[in-house]
Amino acid sequence: MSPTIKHDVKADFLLDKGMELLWSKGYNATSVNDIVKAADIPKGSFYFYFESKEDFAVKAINKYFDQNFEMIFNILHNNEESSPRQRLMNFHNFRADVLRDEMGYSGGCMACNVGNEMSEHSEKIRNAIHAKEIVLIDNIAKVIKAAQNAGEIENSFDAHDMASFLEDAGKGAMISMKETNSSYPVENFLRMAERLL
Amino acid sequence: MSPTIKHDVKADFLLDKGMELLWSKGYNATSVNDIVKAADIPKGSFYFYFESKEDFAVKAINKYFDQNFEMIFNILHNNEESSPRQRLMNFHNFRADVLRDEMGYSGGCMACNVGNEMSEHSEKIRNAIHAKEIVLIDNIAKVIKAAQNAGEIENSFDAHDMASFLEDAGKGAMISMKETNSSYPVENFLRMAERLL
DNA sequence: GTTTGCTAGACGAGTGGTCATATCTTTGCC
DNA sequence: GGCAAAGATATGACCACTCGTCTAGCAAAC
Repeated sequence: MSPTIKHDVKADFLLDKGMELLWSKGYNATSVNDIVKAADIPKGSFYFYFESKEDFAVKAINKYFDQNFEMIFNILHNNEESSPRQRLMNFHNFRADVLRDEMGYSGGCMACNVGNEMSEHSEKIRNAIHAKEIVLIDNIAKVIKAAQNAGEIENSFDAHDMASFLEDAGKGAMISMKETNSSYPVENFLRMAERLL
Repeated sequence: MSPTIKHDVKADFLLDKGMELLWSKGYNATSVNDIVKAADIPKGSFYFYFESKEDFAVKAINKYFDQNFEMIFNILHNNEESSPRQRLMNFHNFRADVLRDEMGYSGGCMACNVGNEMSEHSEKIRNAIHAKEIVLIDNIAKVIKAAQNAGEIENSFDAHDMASFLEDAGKGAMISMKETNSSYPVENFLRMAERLL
């Protein structure tokens, strides 16, 4: 049952190619045909590497998070260089930069897009996103807690609540970014987050 | 060219039926077949009432906003009964109640859902949503400004920025609500909004 | 008898998914 | 080394079905 290395490498390649499509077009508007065309493989091969389109999406979501987590956790937990509060700011700025650079403020976050579209209709996709977001929020909350302990930000609110709230505000900003076709929501979020923390 | 009254009434009926589908399933996952089945009309008739599926979505979005605006503006601008700050709270609580009652915290906001899915791919849909949201934000900002002038909330921030930020946070909370399948994000948003204002 | 409101059914393109077959790669045996 | 058997991977025609859209024509109203 265990896949060969070659199998995994090619599956990974397909995930890379398909992730872009999933990101910009969403789940339903991305067809298996689109993916195999983008990766330049025959249609039949897709089902050799993935059980179904849904299975593909779940694996793309996991890969998406894992890729980002590496950078993000590095910024969040780099204790030597900056204070907890500064690390939180760096984290938010980093994500804003990614939004700007990667898609020119037009793509948003892949997991948000797919999550919003599919959460109601695919438990597998919902669970994949949910599990990763719990990890993310926990990590942010830890740094907020550290900033509170260090006396850098007020500690009258619960760190987990604040982390969740800010993440939600960021998600909403990305929707508005797409709806207004401008970077204002993201910039506004950064300003407000700085005030709040 | 001008449609008859009967025509408009039936078109409105189709919008009602189709809006529910658009709301819960999204744009791409809702087929014209689904809509005509839900409304129990022949398929061919759909294109007698609407130019296209996209046209249908735009009209559904306008109807969705117009329906909500009536209640919302009433709450926001009811000067006699409560102070500006209290009206803002009432507004947020009202919307949280709607989220709970209408879909049991599982549906979110129709315009958010469709907007997030389609903004990149349909200018008509994007514009329809954007135009209505400008009106909404302006109205919220007015009440925030009034609360600032009344000395109810601090006035160090721009009212429009705060209105946008809170709306975005609310949108994000609705995505998380769907992803986590719980009401926590909405409740957390209400708590945080109360602190911020 | 002409206009109007309405609809059945077909259109071509596309959907996710399957499968028989073909071609590689690895393995084990002589 | 030579070679066959076994397994892994590649391929595209094909399935049944759905998609959004359109046109030809029916039935009732004027």
